[in-house]
Amino acid sequence: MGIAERKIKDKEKIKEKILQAAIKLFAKEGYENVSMRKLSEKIQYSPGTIYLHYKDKESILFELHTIAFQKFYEALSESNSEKNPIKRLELMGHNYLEFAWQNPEYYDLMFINNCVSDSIAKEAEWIGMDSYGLLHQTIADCAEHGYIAKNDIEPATFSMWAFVHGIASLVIKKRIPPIKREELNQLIEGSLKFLVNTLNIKNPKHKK
Amino acid sequence: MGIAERKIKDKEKIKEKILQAAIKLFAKEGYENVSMRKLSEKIQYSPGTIYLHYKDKESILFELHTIAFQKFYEALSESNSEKNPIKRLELMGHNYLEFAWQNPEYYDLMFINNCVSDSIAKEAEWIGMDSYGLLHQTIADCAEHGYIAKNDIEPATFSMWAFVHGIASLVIKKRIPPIKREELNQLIEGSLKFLVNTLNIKNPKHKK
DNA sequence: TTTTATTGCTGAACAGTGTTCAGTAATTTT
DNA sequence: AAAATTACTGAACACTGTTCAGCAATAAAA
Repeated sequence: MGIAERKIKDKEKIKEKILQAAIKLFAKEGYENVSMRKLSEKIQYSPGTIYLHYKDKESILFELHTIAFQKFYEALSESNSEKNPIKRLELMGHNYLEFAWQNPEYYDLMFINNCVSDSIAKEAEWIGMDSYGLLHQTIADCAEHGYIAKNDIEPATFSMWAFVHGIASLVIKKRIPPIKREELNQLIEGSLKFLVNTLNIKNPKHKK
Repeated sequence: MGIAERKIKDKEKIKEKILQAAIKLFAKEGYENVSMRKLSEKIQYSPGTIYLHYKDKESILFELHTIAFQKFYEALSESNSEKNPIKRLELMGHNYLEFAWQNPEYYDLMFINNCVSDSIAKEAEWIGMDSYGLLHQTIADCAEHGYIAKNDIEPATFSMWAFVHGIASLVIKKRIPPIKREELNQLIEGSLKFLVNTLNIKNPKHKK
C-alpha cells in the first residue's frame, strides 16, 4: 500500500529531523545544556512527540554516539594510506587526536560520558571495537616488520589506545595546566613521537 | 571573646558535617544521584542551610576534589620506597591505577568530571600538579640513570600520565569490552609492564 | 529589665529538568 | 455516516539547584 509506505517514510523523516536537530544543538551548546524542550522547539513539535520516536534522551545520545563512531572510523582509516607501519601508527595517533579536537562533544559521548554507558553495556558488541581493530592491525603490522615482539601486540595496542585517549580526555576535560595552545600542541605531538619512536628503536631488526 | 570563638567552631563543625555526609553519600550513590535535598536530609538541616556554608554544589565537589588529591598524593608517594627508578615507575603506575579502582568516584571528580573543571580553571595552580611532580621526579631519575634521554623527560612524563589516565578513565567509564575481571587485570598489568619495559630496554647504558 | 539588633535557620517558591499520558483533532476504515 | 485508528499535544508529575522573606532564639544596648 502506497499510503502506508509514505507514512513509514514520514515517520522516519521526523526521526531524522530530531537527530539532525540534536546533532546541531549538542555540538553548539553541549548536550548537557540541551533539554528535550529546547530540542522539541527546534523541530517545531511538542516535547511528547520526541518520545514517539525515541525511548528516552539516552537513546538519542546513543544513536549520536554510533554516528560519531562511523565518522571516527573513517577518520582513522585515512591513516591507511601510509604503508610504513611505524609512520602509520604515528599518523593514526595524530588523526585520532585531530578528531577529538574537531569533535569534542562527539568524543565525550563516545569515550567518556556516563549517560550512554548503560546502552553500551547492553549491546553485544561495542561499535568502538571496529576502530580498535584499525589500531590493532597497524600494531600487528609493526610486529610483522619486526618493530615489536609478536607477544606484545595486545599490550602494545591497548597501551597506544590508552595513551591517545588519555591525552584527548585530559585536554577535553580541561585537566591540562593552562599553557599556550602552541606549547600544548608541541608537548602532545612530541609525546606521540616519543612513544612511537621508543617502540621503533626498541627492536631495530626491521626489514625495510 | 569565648562566645564568638565557639560560634566560629560551631560553624566549621557544620561545614565539616556537610563535607563528611557528602563524602559518604557520593561514594555510595555517585554524586549525580545525590541532590542537595538528600544531603540536607542526611545532615538534618534544611536545604537552605547548606548554602550558608557553601556557595553551591560545585564548591562542595571542588573541596572533595581537593581532599581526593591529598589522598592520591599519599598513595603515589608510597612508591618512593622503591629506589630503582624503573621499578618505581612501574610501582607508581600500579599505585595510580589501584587508587582509581578503590576510589572511582574520587577519580572521576579529580580527572574527568565537568562540574569542577570551572573551579579548576579559576585556581592559579591546580593541585593535581603536585602529584604530577612525583611522576616527573621518577622519570627524571630514570634519565639520571640513563634509561631515557634527558631531552625526553617532559614527553615521557606526559606520556606516562596519559597512559595510566587513559586506562583508568576507560575502565571507570565502562569503555572496555566486557571481559573477565581477571583477564582485564592481566591486560592492564601486562600493558604497564610492556610500556615501562620498552622505556627500560631502549637505552641500556644504565649505570647500576 | 525591657527594647533593639543580630544571628542561624527554615521551607516555600522559582525556573528548570526528563518523562508520561489523558484528551483531541484529523484521517482512514467500515 | 459512523466507527476506529492514528498523530500529536500540552498539562501534569516528580524531580533538580538555588534563593530569600520571615521567624524564632540569642546577644547587645538602653
